[in-house]
Amino acid sequence: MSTHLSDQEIVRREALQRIREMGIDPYPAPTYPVNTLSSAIRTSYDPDNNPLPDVCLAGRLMQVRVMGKASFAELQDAGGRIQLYVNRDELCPGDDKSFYNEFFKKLLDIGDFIGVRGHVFTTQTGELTVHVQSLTLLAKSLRPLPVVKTDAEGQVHDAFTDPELRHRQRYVDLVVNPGVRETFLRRSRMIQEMRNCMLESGFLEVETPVLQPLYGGALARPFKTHHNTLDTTLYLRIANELYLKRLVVGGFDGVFEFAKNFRNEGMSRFHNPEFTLVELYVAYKDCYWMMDFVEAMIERVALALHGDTRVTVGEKIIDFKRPWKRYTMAEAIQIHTGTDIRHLDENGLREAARRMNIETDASMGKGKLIDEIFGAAVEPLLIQPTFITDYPVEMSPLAKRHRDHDGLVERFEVICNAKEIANAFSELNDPLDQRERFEDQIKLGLRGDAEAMMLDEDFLRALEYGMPPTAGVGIGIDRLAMIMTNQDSIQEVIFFPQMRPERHAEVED
RNA sequence: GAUCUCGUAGCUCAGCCGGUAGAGCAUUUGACUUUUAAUCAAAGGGUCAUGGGUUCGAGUCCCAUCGAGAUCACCA
Repeated sequence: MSTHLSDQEIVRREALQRIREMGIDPYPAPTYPVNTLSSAIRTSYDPDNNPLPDVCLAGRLMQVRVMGKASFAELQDAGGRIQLYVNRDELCPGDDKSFYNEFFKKLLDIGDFIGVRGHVFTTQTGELTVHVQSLTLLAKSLRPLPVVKTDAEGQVHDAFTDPELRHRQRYVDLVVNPGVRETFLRRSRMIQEMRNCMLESGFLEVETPVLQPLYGGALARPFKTHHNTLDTTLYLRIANELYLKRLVVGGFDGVFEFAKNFRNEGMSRFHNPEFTLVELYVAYKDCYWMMDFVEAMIERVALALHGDTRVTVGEKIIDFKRPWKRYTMAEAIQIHTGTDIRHLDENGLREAARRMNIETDASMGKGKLIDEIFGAAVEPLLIQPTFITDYPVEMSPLAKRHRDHDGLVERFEVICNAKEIANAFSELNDPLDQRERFEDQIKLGLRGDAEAMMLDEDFLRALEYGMPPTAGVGIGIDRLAMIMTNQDSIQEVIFFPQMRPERHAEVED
């Protein structure tokens, strides 16, 4: 394979060779006795009581300022950056100064992994610094990193900003953009907090199939694949709902799964083809119990991440403090449009949508029409976390019929920052009703709704054995992470967002 | 899928009405034993995304393709 090397890459390969010629292994055996992090030095150093005589740390060399026979450098480790002070005659006590003059000054590059041992002191200008006694190359870097500099006023210069490069080479993004690292740490803490919350409530974390012979549990178009040995079509799951409910049938009273789901639909700053959803099912509870649980869990997440229930998102402040506002879907539509949809039939709804300049088509049934009106006229206005309840039965084929209102189901969504972040039901456990709902979906499919559900005989068989009354919820992790990390694009909260494959230069041989 | 914008050095960006390819940082060489966007002196570095076209002449104008971003559609 022929690759074009830039002059800087050629220089680094030559340096690698010269390092080997000096008898230094550029990729030595991996243990290095690290005993601290730069962040720990920063918090624990006290020049009077705790001089930190022997620190050993490792990381990437990110900047070198050679001052003749002494040099300053910056080392970046998992705790941040710390300055190094390197003195020629201390690094090379004998007559041979080549380790400093040749190796340190000429053959080390920005991005190289090094380990240093020394003591901590403060320079004349007040900078916390490791006075290096010994220095070890741990891994040579052959490609130049973007050099991002921050000046005394905190202004960042030459930031690495191209979204295509940042997302394709997330490893570089993480090295040079500290805020990116912080975003993903925060996402991880968010998931951890939710997991702890559910585990502490006694629920069981489980895993269910990604490859499914029938896709179900959501309204979406799937990815299709093929199993060679079985010679059969399989689908990547669009949801894990039907499998988690099978586990409730089997006697687990509370189960949850952080699940990667796959939906073969458009990509945008709110949509990645694979995304993470946590689903939780709890037996002997209903969706009203689940409202309280979700409210408490997300308030807890906000407090854990920000120390406050208020979270800044763009220009807005979103407050997760309980209790959140609760409206039925019809109430929310009436409040924001002035139209009472409660007694409208399909034609009346179509007419109402037309008056609001909302496009409709012939495949839309009554439920879909209400959903369209809500999505276009109400959802964009809901910034603070808000529960919307009492959805039409037509658009909720897995939810239990409302105990008090015909034509509605026991369901809620949480809308926050104009997007759905959670969706929950009192789960439908009447197997005969469930069969009819699937059959209605098939009719919708025949009308042209590409997202209508398939009939899952095995799931119906499970329900026929009996499922206890159960509350279930799905919470969009990526969407919630966007809010909790103040990011306006889903690609900023997914390490490796889906992108078109890179086209490499033609390879000849 | 539609529309608009963008693609120039390792990174960030200039490049006017079409006339020899530019800067800062990075790199290389030299100076400097407490600097910090280190500084000073010098040098090297480009298939201007790709392919066509118009033109005496294209980074610049036109067309197509590839990639990215934004808005819209679909969805979570």
